[in-house]
Amino acid sequence: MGTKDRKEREKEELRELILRAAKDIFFEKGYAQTSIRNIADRIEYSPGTIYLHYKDKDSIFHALQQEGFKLLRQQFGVLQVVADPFERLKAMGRLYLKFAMENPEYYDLMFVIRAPMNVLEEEACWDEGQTAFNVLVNVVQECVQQGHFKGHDAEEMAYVIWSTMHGMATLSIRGRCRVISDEKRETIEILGYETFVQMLNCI
Amino acid sequence: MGTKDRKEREKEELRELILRAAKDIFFEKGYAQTSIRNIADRIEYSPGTIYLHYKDKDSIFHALQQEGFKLLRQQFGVLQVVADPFERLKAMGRLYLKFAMENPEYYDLMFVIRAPMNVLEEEACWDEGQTAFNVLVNVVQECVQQGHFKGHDAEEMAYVIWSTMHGMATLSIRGRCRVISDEKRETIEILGYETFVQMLNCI
DNA sequence: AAACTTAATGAACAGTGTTCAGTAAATCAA
DNA sequence: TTGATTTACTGAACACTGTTCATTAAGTTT
Repeated sequence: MGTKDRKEREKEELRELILRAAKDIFFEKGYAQTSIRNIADRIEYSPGTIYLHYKDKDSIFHALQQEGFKLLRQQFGVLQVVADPFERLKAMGRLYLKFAMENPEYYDLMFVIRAPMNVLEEEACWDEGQTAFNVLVNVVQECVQQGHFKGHDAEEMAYVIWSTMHGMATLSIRGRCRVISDEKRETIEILGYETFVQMLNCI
Repeated sequence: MGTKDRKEREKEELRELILRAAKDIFFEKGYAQTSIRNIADRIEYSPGTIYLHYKDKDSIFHALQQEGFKLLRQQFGVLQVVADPFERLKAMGRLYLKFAMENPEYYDLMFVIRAPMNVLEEEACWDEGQTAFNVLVNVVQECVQQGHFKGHDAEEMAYVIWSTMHGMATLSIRGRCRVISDEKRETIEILGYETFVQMLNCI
């Protein structure tokens, strides 16, 4: 009989319900306001129930982090059609920045906030991040094979590129871009990105 | 009579005592563990007393943030002896990274954590950050006058440079550098910095 | 000595993450 | 169908958190 199956399905549904509520509150009111009690209230369960489906608060945010990586992967997927590796690399940078600006909460969870990283054991750590970085390294490697970045190691180049994109993203997300003059502030990420691409072009 | 003077001195001393305790706990056990009660316990005062000297928890961290900027300013001070602006710019980058790696807690407070920024009113916001960025823009401007970064706006260049350094710093501080291969991880910031300087050189 | 000022307290409030004994419903075995 | 067992869920309790405020005690002034 399918009782067990139904039970497992219901269990999975509640797990998903918790995650949706957590995401909604997190996106609406921020990390601090996303408490176990607030999540429980919203789905009309008691706080204790949350712990039947998630080890602790951190692991809820870890699940949301993975959701963020899934979304980023999906968006990166369309870049497969770009044949030229350097063009693909540039499109990746643009898309990465776009993702960060449009999904600052996800970005924060994926690349800034410490909480979802506490969940990771010493062994299997941050697989999603590793995979994403590998994709970047591979593209850079292809660029190298086509004659770009002469005399530079692919992983090193990938790291510098990632750092610059990540720096722009986090300065913006964490409110440190007030230092930019008014007329440029709105578009500084795009301007900065273009400048950086020019630097990549001439190396 | 100097009673009033003494009183004010004592008041200032307690303010300083609170800040020292807050800094120690923050550096030892991190942001989450730095509670008002823990601070009060350490200096053997009641929690209420803290609020006679600081508006709230955020403003304690704001005071620590300013301390961080003071330290960074001091370290940057020695670079005044470097006459050539491009050499000074490169030294600034090195020093900025060194500061971030040696004082990750201060760096976090200055450039990542949101809390000390909540204190800022809409008007006078993040003066220390603004001043620091201006210093960078000025050095870049000098470089431009010497023929560097042809056709590029100084503020834009400064932003890209800052983003890259900030990106490297935060990836490291927030534990996102596990993706780098073992043999490079230890020195990736230096390797990355050198690669970036080469990019600056050929633009 | 009395009046006033100031500094410090610590209990109280409303919140937090997390645990766990207890309950009630659903399922299984006889 | 009844009794035993498993399962899902509850909500009170614990030890915390930031913050406020009436009360107390000490110091200063008149």
